[in-house]
Amino acid sequence: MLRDFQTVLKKLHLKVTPKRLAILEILKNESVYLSPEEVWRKLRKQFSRVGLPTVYRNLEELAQGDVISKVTHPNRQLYYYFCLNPSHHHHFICLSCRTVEDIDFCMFRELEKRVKQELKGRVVSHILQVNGLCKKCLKKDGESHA
Amino acid sequence: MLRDFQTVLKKLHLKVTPKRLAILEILKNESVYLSPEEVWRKLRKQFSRVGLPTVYRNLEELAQGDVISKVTHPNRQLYYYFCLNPSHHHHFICLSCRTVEDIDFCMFRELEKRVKQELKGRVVSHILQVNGLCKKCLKKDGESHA
DNA sequence: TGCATTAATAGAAATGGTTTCTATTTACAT
DNA sequence: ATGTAAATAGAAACCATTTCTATTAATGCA
Ligand SMILES: [Zn+2]
Ligand SMILES: [Zn+2]
Ligand SMILES: [Zn+2]
Ligand SMILES: [Zn+2]
Repeated sequence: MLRDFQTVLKKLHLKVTPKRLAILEILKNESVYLSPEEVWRKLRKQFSRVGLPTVYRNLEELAQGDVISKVTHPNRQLYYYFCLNPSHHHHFICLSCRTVEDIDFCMFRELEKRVKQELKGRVVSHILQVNGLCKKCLKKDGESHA
Repeated sequence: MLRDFQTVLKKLHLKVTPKRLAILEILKNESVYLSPEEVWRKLRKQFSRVGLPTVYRNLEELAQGDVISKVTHPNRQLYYYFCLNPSHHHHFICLSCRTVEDIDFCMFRELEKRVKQELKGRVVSHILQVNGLCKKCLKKDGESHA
């Protein structure tokens, strides 16, 4: 697995630094999306000296390289998530517990085709994200009202 | 048209103030999305005293009330757009000239159904937006390279 | 293995879009 | 007209994110 990350980083022409690998490990071991500061707090448990700007920079680089994915949160702050699913897909994110679940169903290909045909524009990127409350949080909420 | 905005505001239990109406007029007369500060600059042409926080507050209230729509921009800053299309739809936004075009084709209903069935979660909101370069900007770009 | 090159980093500082706060004014129901 | 609750101006604060610079570390090659 370490080898895998190294390969990925090299493909992106990013140097394989201990902190870069640690950031990836932190995200990989989380089932929820994290803010840069949260990643930083976890990182500080392993490194005595580590700057918050380093975390911001690394997260952005890794997101640019499609190694991790960025969450589009209603509060407009930055959150990142490591997703094992290598194919194009989108996410259902829980606004309460931050769980991320894959939406393998992507109807974007058809949409993109129509945008190109009907609007004659060039598609640079698209955002499709479903925000809500996950199964577990719904259950929790139900109990508290019981 | 003035009457229309008044009705809309009253339904939302928002008082009909001159500045609120002016903000709506400004957005309605624009074919591109605007930042709060840009709305403010235009507003200052009509009112000698007007605060930027007023603009922020009004835009947010109007967006909450579905009178205007918020743009999810890659730079994570706030932009708003007044859309005449009353039915549920999404937008193609030009990252260059800020033009907004409707995508009447919404395949969200099916997606939502699947999210509910397969993930057993509650959908609170969804974001679907296509970012790119519009027909006009593509043409402009092509000419500059010619 | 040593060296040159270039990227990565720490830490401090700045940034600036956005929000908060409070006194004052305004809309509007009665 | 009058009372009340909402809306506002202006100043100030906020704080997540970015910039800056000197230092350190990774990497490719001799
Ligand atoms: Zn949840
Ligand atoms: Zn995923
Ligand atoms: Zn354009
Ligand atoms: Zn529209």
